[in-house]
Amino acid sequence: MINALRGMKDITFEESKRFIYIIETASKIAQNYGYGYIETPILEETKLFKRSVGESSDIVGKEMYQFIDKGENDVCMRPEGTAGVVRAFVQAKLDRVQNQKHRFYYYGAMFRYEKPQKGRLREFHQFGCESFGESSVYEDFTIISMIGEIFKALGIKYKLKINSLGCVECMPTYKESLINFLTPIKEELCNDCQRRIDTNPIRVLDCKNPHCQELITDSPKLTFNLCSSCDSDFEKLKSLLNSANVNYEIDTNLVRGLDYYNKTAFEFVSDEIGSQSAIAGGGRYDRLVEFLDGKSTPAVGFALGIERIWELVKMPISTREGYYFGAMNQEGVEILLALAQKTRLTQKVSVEYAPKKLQAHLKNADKANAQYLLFLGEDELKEGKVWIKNLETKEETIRLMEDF
RNA sequence: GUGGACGUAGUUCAGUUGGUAGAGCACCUGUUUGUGGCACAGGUUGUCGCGGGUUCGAGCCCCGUCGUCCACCCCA
Repeated sequence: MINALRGMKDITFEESKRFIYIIETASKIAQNYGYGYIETPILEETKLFKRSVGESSDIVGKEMYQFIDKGENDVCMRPEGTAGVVRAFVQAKLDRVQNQKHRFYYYGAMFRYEKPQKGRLREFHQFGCESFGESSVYEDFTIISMIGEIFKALGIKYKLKINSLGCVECMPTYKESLINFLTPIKEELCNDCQRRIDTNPIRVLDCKNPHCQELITDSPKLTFNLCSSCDSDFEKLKSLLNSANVNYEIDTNLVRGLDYYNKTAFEFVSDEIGSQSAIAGGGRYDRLVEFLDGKSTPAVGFALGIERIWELVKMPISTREGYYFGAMNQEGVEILLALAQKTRLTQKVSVEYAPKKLQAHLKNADKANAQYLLFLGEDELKEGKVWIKNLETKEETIRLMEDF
C-alpha cells in the first residue's frame, strides 16, 4: 500500500467540508474589504524566498522543499504565500503606478520540511491577504479588524497580540542598543541566542527558553525606541483598536519569524489547539517590494493557517438535503436514471443502482442524510407514478412521473 | 534536528507469567408479504506496521526499520 508522504494529509468528508467552509467564509469577507483573488505558482525560484523570507529564518535555512529541476533551475515549493504575491505584483508592473491600491487574497498549499506534530504539517494550507500601496495605519487597523471578523464568523475565540517593529529609521539604532545589552550577558544565554546576537538579535526576544526570557526582562524595548513616525502610527493603531472595542495585548517580544516585516506586527493565538498556538499572523512589510526589484511600495498582509483552526470552527448545523432515488426492480432503476438527470439540473440526487425493497431504501436514504426518498415500486411503475417521502417531516406524496 | 509515548478487524480498544487473536461500534442478512432512526437474532472482517533475532512456540521478549502522536525547536 502506498501512503501519503509524511506530514501530508488527504482532506475528505467532514474535514473537506470544514476546509471549504473556512475558505468561503474568509473569501466572502475579504471580498467585502476590496480584495480580489490571486493564484500564484506553488513552485518558484529559490532566490525569491531567500530574498524575501530571509536566509536567517529557519524556514529558508532548513525547512524548504528545494531542488534542481530538469532545466537546472534552483526551485522551491513555496513555504509561505506573501513572497509569491509580491513577485506577481512586481512582475505585473503594478508598482510602477504610484498611489494605486491593490488588494489580493489567496489560499492554497504551503510546504515546509519540518517534523510533523499537532497543527504542524509539511503540506499545510493558508488563507492570506496582501494589501499594496497603502501606507496609512488605518489599513493596518482595517486588516486586523477583518481577521477578527473572519474568526468571529467562524466562531473562533482568539487573543490578539500586537507590536511595532520600527522602520529603517529606528530599527538599526534599536538593534544596536539591544546588542549592547545582550553582549555582556552573552555567556548566560542559550546556544541559539548566542548565535542570534550575530545573525538576528531581535529573535532573542521571542526565545522560548525561560532563562533567556528572565535575562532580557530589562532589555531595551522596541516600542519605547520608535522614531516619531513609527511611534505615532503605533499609538494610532492602539487607539483605533480601543475605540473599535478590539481586545489586544502589546507583546514587545513579538517578533515575526520572517525578516520582511516592519512597523506593525500582529499575531492571533488560540489556547485551545496545543503548542502550535498561532492561528494567524502578519504585519506591515513596506520594504519587501523594493527587495524584490519593484519600486518602493508600502504593503501589509497576513496569513491564517487552515489546519490550525479547523477543529475550532463552529459549522452551521448540517441538515438533510437532496434526493435519494431507489427502485424495486431493474426496470425501475433505469427509469430513475433518466429522471435523476433531469432532477439534477436543480437538486442534489443520488441513485441507488441495486434494486431493493422499500425498507432497505429507507434505511439507505436515512443514512445518506437525504431530505427525500423517491421510490419506484412495482405499483408505481405500472401506474407511471413515483412515491416520495420527506424523511424529516415523514410526509408522503404520490405524483405522476411526468409531473415530477 | 532533539526527546518521550504508541502501532492488534472499517473504527475505538482488550489481549493475563510467551501457547498461532477478542469486545463495543460500524457493516451485511433476517425479525411473514411496501415504511427509516430503536430493539432483537445471526453473519462478515485481521500478513497483530515491516524486517530480523531469542524460543519447541512470539501480538507479547530483544534489535533494527518505517509510521503516528506529543513536547522542544520553529511557525500559520
